[in-house]
Amino acid sequence: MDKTLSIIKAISDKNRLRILSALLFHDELCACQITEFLKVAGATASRHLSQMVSAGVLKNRKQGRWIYFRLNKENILIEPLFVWVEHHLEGSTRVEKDLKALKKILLIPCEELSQKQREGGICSTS
Amino acid sequence: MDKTLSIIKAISDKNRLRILSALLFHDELCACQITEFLKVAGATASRHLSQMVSAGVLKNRKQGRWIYFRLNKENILIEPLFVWVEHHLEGSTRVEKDLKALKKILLIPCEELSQKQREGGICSTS
DNA sequence: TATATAATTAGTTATTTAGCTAATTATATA
DNA sequence: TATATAATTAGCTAAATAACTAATTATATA
Repeated sequence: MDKTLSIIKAISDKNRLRILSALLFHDELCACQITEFLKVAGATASRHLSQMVSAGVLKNRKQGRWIYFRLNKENILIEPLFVWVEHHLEGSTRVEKDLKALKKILLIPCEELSQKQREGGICSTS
Repeated sequence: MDKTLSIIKAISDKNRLRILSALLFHDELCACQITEFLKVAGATASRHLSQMVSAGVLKNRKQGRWIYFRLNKENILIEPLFVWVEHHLEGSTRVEKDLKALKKILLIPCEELSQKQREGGICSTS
């Protein structure tokens, strides 16, 4: 039951659910991109991401200086949960808003994004 | 997203997940029976139950002095989540333990159970 | 109608969790 | 090899949550 609980807890927070929903539409996102669209401190995003990875909800891979995260769809015990969330979030204005923001963020190279975050603290694209 | 979140939060606590798993195996359980197998104060069980009802995870009905709870399987947006939880909890020793305890509890009439709870505070059947 | 009582709600306390900044770690490149 | 830097971890604070007891509500029956 503890494992089941850790998976549920990994998606029972608003920001973590936003991460999951973003990754339903974008195969892979870098930590700095996730930090940017959540509009939280990098450390905060990192903690959410690591909780989701520990629970087996996300996988990550390192490429150069950046770490990319994606849904752990290979885990067939978890995958149906993604399907449920996707169906259940259908039409959510919050998701639409996030996707729109992400669209803009993805146009910015990670180098630039990270620099902006370093300099300006939490930054907004709106 | 708030609605989705409230459903996930309704099952993201150990005791609430135990309630859900018990109701996967028992069509209906009375508040006093749930209080008994969780081994918490009646008020605590009641709060968990009302949160689950608010989220649409459970339904309840009143019969005499007792209130019975069951999974809200008619909600086809939520039902697949029950299926996922059931699969994912397969083989859980916690669930087996709970079901064993419930078996004993269900032999006791609610009148007797409630009386015991009134008198002895939190009571154990082990 | 009055009493007993199952369940809920109110009010409080302790624990957990999410957020921040600062310090650390690990990696790419000058 | 030294420096820069993306991400994580540590340490802290504020907010949210779960637990308890006590008070209240609503219903069945004497």
